Amino acid sequence: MPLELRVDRSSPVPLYFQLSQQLEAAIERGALTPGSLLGNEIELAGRLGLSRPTVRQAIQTLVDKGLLVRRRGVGTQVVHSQVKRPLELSSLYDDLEAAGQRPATQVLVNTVVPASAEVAAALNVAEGSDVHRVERLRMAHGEPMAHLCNYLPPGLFDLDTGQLEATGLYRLMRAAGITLHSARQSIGARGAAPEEAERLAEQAGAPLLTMQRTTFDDTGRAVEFGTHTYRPTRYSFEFQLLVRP
Amino acid sequence: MPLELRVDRSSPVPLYFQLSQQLEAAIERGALTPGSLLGNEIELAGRLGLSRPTVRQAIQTLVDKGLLVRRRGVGTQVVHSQVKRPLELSSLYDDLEAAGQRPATQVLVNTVVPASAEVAAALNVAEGSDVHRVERLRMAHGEPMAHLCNYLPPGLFDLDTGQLEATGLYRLMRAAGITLHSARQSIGARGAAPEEAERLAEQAGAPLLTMQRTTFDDTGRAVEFGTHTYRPTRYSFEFQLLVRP
DNA sequence: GCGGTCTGATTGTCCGGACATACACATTGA
DNA sequence: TCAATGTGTATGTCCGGACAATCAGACCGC
Repeated sequence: MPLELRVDRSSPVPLYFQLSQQLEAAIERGALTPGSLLGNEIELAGRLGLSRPTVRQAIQTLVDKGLLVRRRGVGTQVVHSQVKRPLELSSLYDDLEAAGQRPATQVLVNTVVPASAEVAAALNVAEGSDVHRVERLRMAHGEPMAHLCNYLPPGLFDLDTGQLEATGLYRLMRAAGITLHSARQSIGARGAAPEEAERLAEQAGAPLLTMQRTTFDDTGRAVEFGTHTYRPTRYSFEFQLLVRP
Repeated sequence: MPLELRVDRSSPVPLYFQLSQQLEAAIERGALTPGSLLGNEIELAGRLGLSRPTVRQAIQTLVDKGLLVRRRGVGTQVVHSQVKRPLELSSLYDDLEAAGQRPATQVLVNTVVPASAEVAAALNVAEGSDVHRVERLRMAHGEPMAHLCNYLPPGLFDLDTGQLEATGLYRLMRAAGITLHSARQSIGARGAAPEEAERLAEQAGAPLLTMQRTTFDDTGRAVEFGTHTYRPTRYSFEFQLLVRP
């Protein structure tokens, strides 16, 4: 029983996308077991009434995701288990929500300030020009988890304090029509300064996890620069790195 | 002067790859300035004597890398500066070498042990079955930088202590014909236990950066599981995350 | 002046075909 | 027995064409 696949030619969603989604779903639910061959592309195309390039395009996206492996002369097979879907550019808010933690946010600062040299360099704006500054305390279960300090270029969208407390920065950006593309991150650790310690209900000198991040949209524009500190007993970074071929 | 591009049809390297490399080089050296249009695909194909699908394939790889942006009805333009090339799955050894630090490695342990439950789960082998265990101390400028404890499934390749001291684990894997695909990482921080502190020439309770990683090859097989601790004053993680569309 | 509409340009999707290349396996030869 | 050779099969590369969807800007009517 060679797996039921169908495409809807009247749908506006591209055929290759329909196919790749169905294949991904089949893998996800175990209908395609790890190691099993997918059947050759020509036959698959014929069965679906598609052309080979279209089938190849569908397969390629899953290969990029690491769900399939192609081997010349052998065929395309489902990857040998393990590898889960690569994590997206993580949003602390989404992470917490996914973990069922019901995050709460307290906006400490939401204002416009002149850009320091560091911020100006990160956002690629003139030093001293206006940038938004947002400082937040993120909590879960009533306990502080992280201190987030972000800078954004002006005119991107309006930063409403109420919205900032209700959701995450990334969601607001996406809602404003910004397509996030990538982020450059730096993760380190250091002992908490007295001021930091108090904010996060830790002792001075306690280990803190630090993250600096610049996020870019799909035009290569820097849309956010942030310096974050996390309580390592409450949070750690989980993500998946892909090797670029 | 619309940029000099040429492909060599007698070369065994694929045409789309030749083209994408030339375009990338042109962007890298500034011959294609950020924001500039690339010229439409049909005309470009005609100028190079290639077909449009081939040109598209070349462009697509650069779009995936974040160097180009396509906009329907407008054209393809070079991304608006900033975004550098995404970092590869980082190898501490390569990182250090790239930074001109001339890393040194001291192999503390190189043996075969029965897999603990945690290791067995990570490597997807039976609990209690044989796995390699490698423990290393990595130093730069005579100072310890990180303590690396790795587990590898048996029979992958032979772990020579001498080679382990001369280069990094990833390089050995690649040399053994293993194609790395992705890695799942978890980065956190904690205070150093007395034993750890002594190993890394830190004080007990000093902040340490910790990383756990499972690396997969292109068939989805787990090829390495490691628990590392770093001195945060000497090292931090830098990488680029891509948003999966 | 202002807003909607038409038009041209460009990428997005899809097709059908052709040949090259690499791998697994069976066959053959020493 | 073992290595070299052949063979089939699958993916890899490339072509030429067709039509659709979308964007920017010019055009037109109010």
